[in-house]
Amino acid sequence: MLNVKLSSLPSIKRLPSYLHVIEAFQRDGREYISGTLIADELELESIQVRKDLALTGIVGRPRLGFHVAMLIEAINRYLDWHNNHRAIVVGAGHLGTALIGYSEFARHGMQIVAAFDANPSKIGQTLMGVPILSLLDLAATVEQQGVELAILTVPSASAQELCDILVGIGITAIWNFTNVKLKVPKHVVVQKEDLSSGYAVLSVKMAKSKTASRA
Amino acid sequence: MLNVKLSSLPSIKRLPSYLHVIEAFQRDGREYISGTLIADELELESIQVRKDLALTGIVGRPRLGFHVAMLIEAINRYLDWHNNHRAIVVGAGHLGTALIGYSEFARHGMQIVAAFDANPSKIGQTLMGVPILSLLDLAATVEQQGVELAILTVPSASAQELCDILVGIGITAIWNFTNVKLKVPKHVVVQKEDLSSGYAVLSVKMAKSKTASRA
DNA sequence: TAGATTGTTAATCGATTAACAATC
DNA sequence: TAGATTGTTAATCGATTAACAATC
Repeated sequence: MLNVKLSSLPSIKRLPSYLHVIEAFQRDGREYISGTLIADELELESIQVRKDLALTGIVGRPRLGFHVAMLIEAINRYLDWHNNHRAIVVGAGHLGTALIGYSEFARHGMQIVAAFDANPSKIGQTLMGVPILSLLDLAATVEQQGVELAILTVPSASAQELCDILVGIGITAIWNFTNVKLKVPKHVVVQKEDLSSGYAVLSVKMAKSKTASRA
Repeated sequence: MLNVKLSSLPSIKRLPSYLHVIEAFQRDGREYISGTLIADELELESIQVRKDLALTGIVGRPRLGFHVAMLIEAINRYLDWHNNHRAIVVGAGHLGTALIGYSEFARHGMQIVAAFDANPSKIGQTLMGVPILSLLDLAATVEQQGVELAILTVPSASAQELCDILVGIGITAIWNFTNVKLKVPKHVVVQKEDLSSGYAVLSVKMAKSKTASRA
């Protein structure tokens, strides 16, 4: 995985939730929003919100806050969500199908051009307009459509094998939804989405909350 | 959301990936595994792995490493993954269905007893043996089956409304897969699984990798 | 024994939070 | 104007990393 230093991973992770709040404000027709307000909405500290927003280069106005439209623009630009990324889904199971259906991603530059599956009975069908193709068409699709991102939603057992194929045909970014630590060359970006991590945190929180309420 | 101090969230999040590596070792019939080895496998620093494992109370043996079976046991105990948690899935769409199918969770104490959906045509069907019920059956199911956890995979627009219902019928833990910040009483644990965060990080990484390779 | 690995204590690093002047 | 909010600089906190003695 490429090892470029990212300025503050935690901050980047919080920006989408800010965007969500700000967009709700925009729908309400508000022109300005303050960091304090965003913080209250998300149960964060206002200083944290201000620091995070400063990353995007936005400049606010004392007393008023930030111009809503400009702030949305600044966050999207910082996250590179205003540019289009062509993507494929590899593994057209339920998770892959769910991701294809997320308008959230589509609205922020992720354009899924095709899904791929090993199951012959799925091939030829479409999921919300996205065709399911055979793995034999992988290389041609990636080349012809200029695909840069592969979303990997296959069973763990086939994850590394498919990863190798993807890297071999020129994919440079993989969103990995399997629990396998993928081995890739240095120039390939891998983002692992780890649901087990979330379950671990949830489980520990639940256990602590039980002992706390017993006390 | 209940605010119990958790010792080192980042460490807790890493433990499942360690478990994954260690279990692969166990399948290979190995009796001991060193922190160094786990670290190499996951491209982490061995000192970090050792520190994280120390949380679980496991004691290793110099030169040999950690006893595989004991280590698995220690991690599962620390994460409270050896205890059973009855759960329901609220929103039987593709994401909910995908989660029901994750044997990973089932193997670690999460027992999904039912799914719920507002769509009448889905009600009465089963997903991998899990029945899809009407929301009218929510309260009775939670009470009769001793459900503690609700996995929320509904459209964002209905998230808060369903959350309120869930809290009202005694649910004390919610795994929130929507992008809505849920408002809950203090005694309720909420774990938000934020795919947009992941997409933000991925997008920024991809952008940086492009500028880096141009340089 | 020699050498790899653990576990502990200390040092470093980075993120969060606090304080406050500047602004409108 | 008074007061809320920004943006900057400094302080604190917590997590990661380093160093190294103890161990088998």
